[in-house]
Amino acid sequence: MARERRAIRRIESAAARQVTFSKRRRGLFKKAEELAVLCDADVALVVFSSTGKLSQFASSSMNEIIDKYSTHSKNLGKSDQQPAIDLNLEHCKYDSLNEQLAEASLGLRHMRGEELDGLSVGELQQMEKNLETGLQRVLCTKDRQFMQQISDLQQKGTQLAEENMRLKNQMHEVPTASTAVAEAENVVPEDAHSSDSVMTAVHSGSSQDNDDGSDISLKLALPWK
Amino acid sequence: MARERRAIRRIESAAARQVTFSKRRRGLFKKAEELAVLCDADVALVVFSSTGKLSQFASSSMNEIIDKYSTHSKNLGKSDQQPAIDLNLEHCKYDSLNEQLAEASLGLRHMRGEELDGLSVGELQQMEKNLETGLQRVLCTKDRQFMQQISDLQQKGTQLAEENMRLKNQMHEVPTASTAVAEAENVVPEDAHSSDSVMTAVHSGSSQDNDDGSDISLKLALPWK
DNA sequence: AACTATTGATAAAT
DNA sequence: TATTTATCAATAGTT
Repeated sequence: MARERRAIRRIESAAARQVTFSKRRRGLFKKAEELAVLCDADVALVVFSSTGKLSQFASSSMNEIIDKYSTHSKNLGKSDQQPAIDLNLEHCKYDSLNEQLAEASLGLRHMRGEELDGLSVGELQQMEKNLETGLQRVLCTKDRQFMQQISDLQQKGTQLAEENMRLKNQMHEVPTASTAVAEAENVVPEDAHSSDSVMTAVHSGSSQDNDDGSDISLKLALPWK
Repeated sequence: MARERRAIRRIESAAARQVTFSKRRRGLFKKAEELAVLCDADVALVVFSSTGKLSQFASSSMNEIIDKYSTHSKNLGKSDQQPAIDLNLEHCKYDSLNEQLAEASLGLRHMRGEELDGLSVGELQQMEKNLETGLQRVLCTKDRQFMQQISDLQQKGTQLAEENMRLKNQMHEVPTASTAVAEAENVVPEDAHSSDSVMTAVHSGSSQDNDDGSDISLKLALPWK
């Protein structure tokens, strides 16, 4: 019924199939309703698109007609009276969810630069703006986190330096070196275990501070706070 | 669709109703099948005539479609054997859908630079990379569309320039000035209507050139190349 | 049911 | 997706 006759076989192009589906589905539902009204018939029509989306029409209640059909066909009857309403509500929610998901997915693909060909220049400009905004915010957040880490490390460094100072002073007060070393060997393992994460952070952040003989006091100072 | 339009109301004459029912029912079933075949849809159609006679069509199996419908609508008891399983499946699908949607939405918000605070530096770097890729692709697509538009305009411009050349030649061949002007006034508006966008572009691009008698050809010729 | 004059549906283009 | 247009298909009334 159109510019050209179309053979009745599956339309290969997904886009064309979708367009034809929309048009013909509308037509089919209209005709179904007209038949029901004109001829006082009870009509039920259920259509699942190739993407699984449901459309339905029923001149009375879908469940009623399905019941009638089942009974008529031979089958055991059912007992439902009014699940139809709930069904429709549920169905709407489900469909809506599906639509939302499809939309969100497409949005994400667009943001990743995929499937852009159908978009207008205006839409592309909007996306460009959004992407630039997003990128700026990501960069800002990243910078902020880097700066936070640096700040944390600096703070810890300061504390360690102070601790070192204290220890150095203590060492000066105790002339015997062997005693100091013995004490240090007892203390280190305990603290290292009780603050593992701090050790890790400090380590990756500043693994290149290897000093001279103040080695011991450094190791001692590392774990705390 | 016929000698006269018929209002969509119940046909009072039982005989006429029966005739119309036969005709339209055939048409409806045909359309239902065509939709199923053309668009790879799953279609079920059940019709009870006003006399209680059943007709049915199903692109696959009627029971299968009814089941699918019931499941899709997440119904309670049907004639099914193990509705519990279907329900659970539906429930899982529903939940999964919700999860997917939540994930996609969060992804989109992240891409827009929102709710980034919980992310690690590594995640931020990945997002930065994605955003840069997406932005580049959007820019490329936009440029491509711009270039396409420019190319189209240039092509139209060339055509118009050729038309101008022809008109000029015609004017030279007709010594009488009044005749030449009359011809130009007849021809130009026609082209202006047949390519509205081009005219607009031309206008904004070169509104300040006001010449002598060669006015017309100049205005048309200027913008391109 | 078969026949047409008409209206309706829709494929393709926009 | 919505409109528009050119065609083909469905069908109302008639025979």
